[in-house]
Amino acid sequence: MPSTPDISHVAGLLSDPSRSAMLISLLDGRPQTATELAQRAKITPQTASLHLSKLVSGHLISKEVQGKYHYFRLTDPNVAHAIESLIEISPPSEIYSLREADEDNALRKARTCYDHLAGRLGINLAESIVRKGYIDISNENYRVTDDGKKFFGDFGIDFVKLKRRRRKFIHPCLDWSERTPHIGGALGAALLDRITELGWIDKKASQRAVRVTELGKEGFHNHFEFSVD
Amino acid sequence: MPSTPDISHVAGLLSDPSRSAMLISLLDGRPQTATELAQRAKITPQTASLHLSKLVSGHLISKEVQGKYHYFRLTDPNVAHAIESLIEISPPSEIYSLREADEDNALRKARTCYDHLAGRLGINLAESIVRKGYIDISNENYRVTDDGKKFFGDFGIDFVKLKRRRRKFIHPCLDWSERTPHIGGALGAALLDRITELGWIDKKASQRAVRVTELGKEGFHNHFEFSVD
DNA sequence: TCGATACTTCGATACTAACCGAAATAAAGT
DNA sequence: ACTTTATTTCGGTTAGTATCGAAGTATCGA
Repeated sequence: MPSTPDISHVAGLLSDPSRSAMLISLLDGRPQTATELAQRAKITPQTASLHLSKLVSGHLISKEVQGKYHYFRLTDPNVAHAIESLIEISPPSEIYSLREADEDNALRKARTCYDHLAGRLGINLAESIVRKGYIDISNENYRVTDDGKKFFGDFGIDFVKLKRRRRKFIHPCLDWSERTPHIGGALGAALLDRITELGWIDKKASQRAVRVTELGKEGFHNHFEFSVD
Repeated sequence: MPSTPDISHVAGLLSDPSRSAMLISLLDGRPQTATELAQRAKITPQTASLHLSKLVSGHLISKEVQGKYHYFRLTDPNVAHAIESLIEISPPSEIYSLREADEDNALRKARTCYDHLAGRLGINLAESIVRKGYIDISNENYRVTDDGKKFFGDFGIDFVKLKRRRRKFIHPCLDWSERTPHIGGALGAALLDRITELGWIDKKASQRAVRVTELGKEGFHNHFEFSVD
């Protein structure tokens, strides 16, 4: 008999409405807490906890504990890919037409990394910051170095205010399209804010795409030592 | 409020070991009868009938009755794609016997991914086509170049007929054994058809694995400039 | 130190679904 | 017409699991 891989276990993890709702919520790449996901799935925290532990054992998601908050994310882009391929063969919901389903997909993608930089620019930025030693990625919890604190401070980012936010300070956010981590979390959001404030980028109206200004090209080159193509 | 797609029903259809075994058996694109599938899944015909009817209602497979035989097949390549993507995130199956190890090796070397080539052969083919500049992968929508149009035309692929189909022309399909994309979509299917027609490959016993013939070795070397292992 | 919040574990309930035996239906061969 | 083979339907048993209330652990803020 031929060696048949067993997809039934993984499929079983996806076959519960509560679990699939949580997984689809995680599709945007943003790590989310247990209660956040429980609300999405409209279930109690106890039930969510059970489901999330099952998903972790099945290696579909991974957990990172940050104080009393437990952040969950999809383990890798392959999981996102599998979920998206299941969405494709699932019948579109009754109320909406196929065209509207496409629009929903676009919306979901637009929500991706909605408050920090992704794409080529985000990755260049992340690489530059790591290369210059402002962030230490040697262990799993990324940490801002002393050099980094000085640099970001000079750049106009207020650390004290940032730390006070509940949100996880830095997290590597997987960009499904580029399959490379860039910088999300509070630091990512703060960087985006500051870069916008400096007029380095232009947000195109209601679009995910951003345009780097002439000022920005100069800025990225001078402060982060990479050139924008 | 964004409409959340519901993948749990489809995933539920894939979450039963018997059903997933039958679906994986159908991955090669060959229509199979109910009893044939029952044997694959090691269940009684009654139980298989129940499962198959559920899969039909869920639009994962379609049935065609020919006399007393009921032939089942996957409804479309998207279903095959979803199954492959689940194989990708499933833990590799334990190899029990030597025979199963051989089978596994054969699948990794060369197999069909529903209607196009996958495994190392599929990837070699894809790499060759990209290297020789026949398709342009610089932006997200892969495109056949002018050089490519000429090449594929000379190779015996009718573009006009292909384009008329509604199906996506080139689909980068992720390979579970190599974790690298190969060429799916209408072009991938046409390539497999033509390569089969030319007698470059032989379908093996398990139906999903393929063997490259001597003619094929020569052909891949002359037309695509890679050698088959 | 104390209370509030986030999360997990335990226990009990209720629901779903896979399974096979038995029997019905349908088509093929003789 | 009769037998064999392919498939489906029905009925009853069994096993697995999603769910929540209650209680326990861990962390944060005051």
